[in-house]
Amino acid sequence: MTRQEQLLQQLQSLGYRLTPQRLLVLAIVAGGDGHMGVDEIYRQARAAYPYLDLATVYRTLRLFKQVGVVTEVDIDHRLHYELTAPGEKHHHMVCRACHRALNLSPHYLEEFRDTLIREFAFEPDIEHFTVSGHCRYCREMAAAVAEKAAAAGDPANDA
Amino acid sequence: MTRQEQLLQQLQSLGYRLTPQRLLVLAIVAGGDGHMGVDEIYRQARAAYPYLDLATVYRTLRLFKQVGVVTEVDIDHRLHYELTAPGEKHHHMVCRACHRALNLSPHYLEEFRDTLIREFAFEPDIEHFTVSGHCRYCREMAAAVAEKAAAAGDPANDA
DNA sequence: TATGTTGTAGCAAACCTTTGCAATAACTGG
DNA sequence: CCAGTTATTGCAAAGGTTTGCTACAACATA
Repeated sequence: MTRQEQLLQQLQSLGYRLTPQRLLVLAIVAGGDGHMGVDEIYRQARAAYPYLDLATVYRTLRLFKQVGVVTEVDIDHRLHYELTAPGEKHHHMVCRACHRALNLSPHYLEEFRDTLIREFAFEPDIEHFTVSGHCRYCREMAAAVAEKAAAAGDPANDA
Repeated sequence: MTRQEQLLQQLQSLGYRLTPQRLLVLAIVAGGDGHMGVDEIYRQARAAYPYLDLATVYRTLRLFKQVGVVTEVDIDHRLHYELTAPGEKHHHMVCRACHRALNLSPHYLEEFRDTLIREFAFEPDIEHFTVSGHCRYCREMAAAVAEKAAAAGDPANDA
């Protein structure tokens, strides 16, 4: 039994129905390399099944996320999804400049989490976590550009 | 010179123009107690100046954020803003259940930030930072509810 | 104060995402 | 294998937010 079949059975055993649309979306996300934007998933899905509606894609992905099949990643205010890799859980560092997403081991967050619980009785949602920032490759470029295009000297770029 | 006047002059010295709309939005955000939703800001602004457009409010707040006058807080996928309190910088812990926002001292993030820079040369954006989670008051309720309404036993709540 | 320059407001339409609804299809039991 | 139940789809519309465009208004200069 493949991993996909496992996941599908998991869905079914939770009372959800197995529909062609769900199979399709799962296959696409599973086939992708890393996180995929909703639009890309939708485009690929439509190629195989043109009647598919965008709303169904969103709902399907939300369902998959809810049952843990996929992980949601917010990249630049857009939703992206990737297959949840069991035993290889990780968080993301998303570069604000190039939008590349780097993986981050949970280890780095555990201490932070423990502190929040201990000090504030606040239980942070860090089953998955995304930090935005500047990656190694974009930092020096950003530094160079910063001098000329400092927000201060380049006002009112409305669009 | 009041704090508001200071901020306005700061805007002006950066090359931005002082418009009634901007004065109005600033006054409202400054007058509010803590973070305010865009809709609330808009409602109050319209009361004083009915021609004001929502897009202008969004653009104004984005500008204020860009120059550091206000801080943006994402609460349940909606944008909220509060006056940036210089010298009292803080992050937010937003409760996923009651949507209350608790302040978090920057101190708790510095170590995390240093680690990311040291280990990955990744510079996280933590000038302002929001963690979602469950606050002290909602945790026990959530725990009680969890048994009956576990996602697994309550499938397909579409809406 | 008059005049030119250009940043900004308002409007409408677009964007991404979610939701209400009625028709349909997946599962269940017989 | 058929009928009943109800989760799920597609569609259309709404939600919050952003954006293109043009007329306008804020600032500067004389």
